[in-house]
Amino acid sequence: MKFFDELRWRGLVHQSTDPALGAWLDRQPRTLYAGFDPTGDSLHVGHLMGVIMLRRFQRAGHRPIAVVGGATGMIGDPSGKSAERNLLSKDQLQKNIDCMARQMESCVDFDSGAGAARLLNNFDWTGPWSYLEFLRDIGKNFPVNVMLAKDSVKSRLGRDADAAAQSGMSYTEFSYMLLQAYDFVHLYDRHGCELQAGGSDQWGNITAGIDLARRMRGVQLHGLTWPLLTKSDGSKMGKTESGAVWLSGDKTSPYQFYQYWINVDDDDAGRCLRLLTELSREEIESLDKHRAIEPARRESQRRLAEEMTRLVHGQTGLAAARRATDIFFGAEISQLSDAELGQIFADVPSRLLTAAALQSPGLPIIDALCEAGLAGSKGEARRTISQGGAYVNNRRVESVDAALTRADLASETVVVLRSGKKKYALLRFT
RNA sequence: GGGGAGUUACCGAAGCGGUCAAACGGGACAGACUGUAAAUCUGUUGGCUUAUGCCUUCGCAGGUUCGAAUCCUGCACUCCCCA
Repeated sequence: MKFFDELRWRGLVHQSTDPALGAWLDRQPRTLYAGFDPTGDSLHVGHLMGVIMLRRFQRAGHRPIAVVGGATGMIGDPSGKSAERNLLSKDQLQKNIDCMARQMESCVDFDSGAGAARLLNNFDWTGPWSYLEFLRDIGKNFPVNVMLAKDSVKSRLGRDADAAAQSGMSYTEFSYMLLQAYDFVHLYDRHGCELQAGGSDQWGNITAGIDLARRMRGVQLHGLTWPLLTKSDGSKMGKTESGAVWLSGDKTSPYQFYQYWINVDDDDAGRCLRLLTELSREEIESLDKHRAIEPARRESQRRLAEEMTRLVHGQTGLAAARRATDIFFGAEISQLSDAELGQIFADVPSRLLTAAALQSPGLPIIDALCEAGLAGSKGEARRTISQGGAYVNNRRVESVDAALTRADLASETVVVLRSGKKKYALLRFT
């Protein structure tokens, strides 16, 4: 299958400027770019589509440029936003950009030779402009009626029938599209970039860039958008009760990341496999078939979680996530090291006690559960145990009178307690 | 300003002198089942050295009584109706 046909098959092409884009891409290696908003100090699942898209193009022999919006991030893109954005400080932006760049390196190759990707910061070419020069050279090319017709502007000005949420917008945000449009022209001039890709909410900004290039340089550039990554119920992918799913292992551990994908709804699994993984068409269609027949095996989710975790956290991250999964879901814990346990239970609360507590007759299990915060009172601890809901190192506690001793240590200093199916706590004895 | 109703455990809501640690429903927690889903079913749901035991709790403070969530007085707050 040709590269662009594959993108289509995967559902990655939402809109494109030219029906013959496929042939144009086949003819020779092209340079393309996608932009990333440095709003946080880590990428999250919402950014993943863009990063993976660049990766796909790179693997197909094209040359991707990742542009982080050091300049545009200072303004705030109104696209897809219902309210005026808070502006970030320059220092914060720089920090965010550094962190995001590091994460992209696991997906896109920035190093090797001719096909190496580039990472650019649009502040470098936007910063030096003076306001007057920018208005004369760039602003002159933008008819206001065209700007007003963009969805991102229209929806905020609420001229539409249902003016429920007309929050208005500042002149600053209104000007945003000029900056992004100029990015495209600059990248064409300096790097021969002829294609801009982005999420479907970027269409207006992309076409603004294409228009500007035609006026200023007389060239026809190209645009491509991918669909927003949403769930079958319409909500955004990548959100949990506790917030966004981050690519940074510090914010979202590999285990949590893996679990997010494992828990994707059956209805969303097929789309995720297509949009986000590099599995072949045969493989994905075979997974579809199995999912229809035996949804309970959740092979699709397993494959999805593996692919995504390996991509973001590497082979070792995936191994750690799998090991943690085994243990979290009941494998008996023994003969591990403190270091291993610490990694697996990184997100679990722990409590420090003195080793003397383990001397015979030992620490009553009831007290241990209270200390660990798994029970609010001794009565509650007693209840949990008698109902069979208490576990030491994933082995069910049989008796209310049980006590912890040295023999219960799962590693050098740690005992793993659990109440119910998934609620864990650690006790460290030092 | 006048009249009325109310304040009970995590929430809603019964109880109106002893049998009340307080019905019932929801939630929560545990167990079974299951696909790490949904639904369902079972159990638990003030604390304590588990005890036919003690302690603390029915807006707050006093009082009546052998005995009060229940009766009386005062205070605080909430709601409704009339001006």
